[in-house]
Amino acid sequence: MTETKADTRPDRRAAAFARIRDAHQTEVAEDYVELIDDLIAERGEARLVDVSAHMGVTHATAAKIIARLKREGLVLNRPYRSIFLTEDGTRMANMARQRHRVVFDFLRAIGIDRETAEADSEGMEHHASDQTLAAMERLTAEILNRRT
Amino acid sequence: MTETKADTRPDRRAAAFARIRDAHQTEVAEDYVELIDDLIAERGEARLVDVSAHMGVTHATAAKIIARLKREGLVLNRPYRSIFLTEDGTRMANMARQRHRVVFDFLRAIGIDRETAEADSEGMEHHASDQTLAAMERLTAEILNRRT
DNA sequence: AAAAAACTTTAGCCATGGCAAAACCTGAAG
DNA sequence: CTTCAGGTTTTGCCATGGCTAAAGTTTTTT
Ligand SMILES: [Mn+2]
Ligand SMILES: [Mn+2]
Ligand SMILES: [Mn+2]
Ligand SMILES: [Mn+2]
Repeated sequence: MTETKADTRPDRRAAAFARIRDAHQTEVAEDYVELIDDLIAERGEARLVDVSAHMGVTHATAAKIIARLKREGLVLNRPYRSIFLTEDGTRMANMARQRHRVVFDFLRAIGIDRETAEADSEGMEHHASDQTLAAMERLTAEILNRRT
Repeated sequence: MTETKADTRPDRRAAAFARIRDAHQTEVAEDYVELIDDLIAERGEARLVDVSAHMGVTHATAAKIIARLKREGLVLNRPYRSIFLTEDGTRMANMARQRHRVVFDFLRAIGIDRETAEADSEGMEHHASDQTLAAMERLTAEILNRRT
């Protein structure tokens, strides 16, 4: 006995992968609410057709995803009308946008071109911990300052 | 007429999202072949039971994924025997490992702690373009040098 | 007010990656 | 040479996010 629970180490790696599967769960939601929020800001309302165009999927796919978001309390919408965010949805959109910006600005600061930075940040944003985001912010400021 | 193809811009964003959906397609394959390669190096063979433990999923899930990889020509295995990589699988493992290292080393260089760097790099590696990887390598070297 | 266009909903299909449970081999111990 | 413990395979189930195609509404044009 005592045993030190010898082999109960599911491996540190397993934990990392679990986190990633988790991130993938929320990733789609984050990108959609962020886009919906943008559309509302830019053109007053978010229509399904615009959401699907911006995400690059068919309207059927977007509809299904929005149904999920509604079920999860992130968006609201009445049939055939445009899409709104709940409080929770708005909160998520703002957090997502901020993280997105941090990563994007960082990539730009280290010399990545606009297009590539847009593509890379869209994916990386969901996998950067708070610690990493903070480091990126610090570095971005540092680099921009050095260019007096 | 002429029309400037006014609204045919599916939006640059759509392209970024398409790339991410693409990355998610290959992501699982990359992580599995990398792990299988590691296991073979470390302990001579890769058993299903170890793969599933390290990935933190049930053996049933791992079996299904390995079946997919086999179908796609990345791994080989005879029933009830251990798992091998094909040439293609080995190639993919090596490229994945290298990208992984670049991202991990970079995170460590900017001061992220080991555990967090492991978790973050496991996700970010799949979304960093060659351009970004190059910049990370450059920055890593620079930072390490400055610490004369 | 009718007709046409545009948009949304719904249905049905597929692939992937989760899980639990059962059936099936293999290799060590006995 | 049996037994049985530990791996492996297989079977079903579920959720998500893709797609096409068909139906239903709303909005715009004529
Ligand atoms: Mn985003
Ligand atoms: Mn994103
Ligand atoms: Mn990896
Ligand atoms: Mn990974």
